Amino acid sequence: MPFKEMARLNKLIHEPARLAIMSALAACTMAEFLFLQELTGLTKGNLSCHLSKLEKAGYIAIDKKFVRKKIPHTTIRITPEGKMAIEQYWKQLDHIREVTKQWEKN
Amino acid sequence: MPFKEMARLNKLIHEPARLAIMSALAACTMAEFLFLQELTGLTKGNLSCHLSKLEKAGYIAIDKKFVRKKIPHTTIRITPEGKMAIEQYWKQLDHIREVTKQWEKN
DNA sequence: TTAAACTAGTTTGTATTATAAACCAAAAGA
DNA sequence: TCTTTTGGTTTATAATACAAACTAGTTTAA
Repeated sequence: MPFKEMARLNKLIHEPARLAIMSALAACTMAEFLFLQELTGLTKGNLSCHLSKLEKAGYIAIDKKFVRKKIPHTTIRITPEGKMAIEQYWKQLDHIREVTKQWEKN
Repeated sequence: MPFKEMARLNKLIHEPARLAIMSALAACTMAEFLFLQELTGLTKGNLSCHLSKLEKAGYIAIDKKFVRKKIPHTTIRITPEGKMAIEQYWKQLDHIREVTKQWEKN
């Protein structure tokens, strides 16, 4: 029965904003804060919060530099664990959908 | 750019527990409360809350009967709007993933 | 026959969370 | 010099998921 599995998807990745962030990073490998904001359409505050959660989970690494020692410049890259996590997420979702289709046929 | 769209998925359906409920109902057309609970593995309270939200949105219809005028017996069925909503959801998700793949190739 | 336990749920409370508003330090512009 | 802009972070709020507690009735057991 696929529905229990569905009800217990990795919520850290499943949440739409973070799914967008992780998908973008899976494609880019790394991106700057403002670029990521543009890609996802999130507000800065919102993006910042979601990034913190993803970092805490070890899915991304955040690198803060200061251009000419002054202007903050934040680069985000996906970690191997993050890459695995999102690949696993899609795989699981596809699997669940496949099983659901089978289940429908009885 | 697919990521904005991803960050704005229909959250009412996207939420894992409700995605499970809607998927099960899409397959069954109708189901009893306890059967749905078994399928999804949710607690009664939790299931009850999610069902209320889905009903409020017009995605499901809840029918409460009393067996021999005594024992409550709740049947839930998916409405045409609900059916459309979940089909639309999967379609949109597939589309987003497809565009993401294209986007990766540049 | 009356208390205990079960059935089929609903309501209430709590803890988490997503989100935006307010904030900050530095730099650039007027 | 004062204001605005840049690149974010922190704080506050509003929504939400979730489970614990409850309800109203029924069956079982003593």
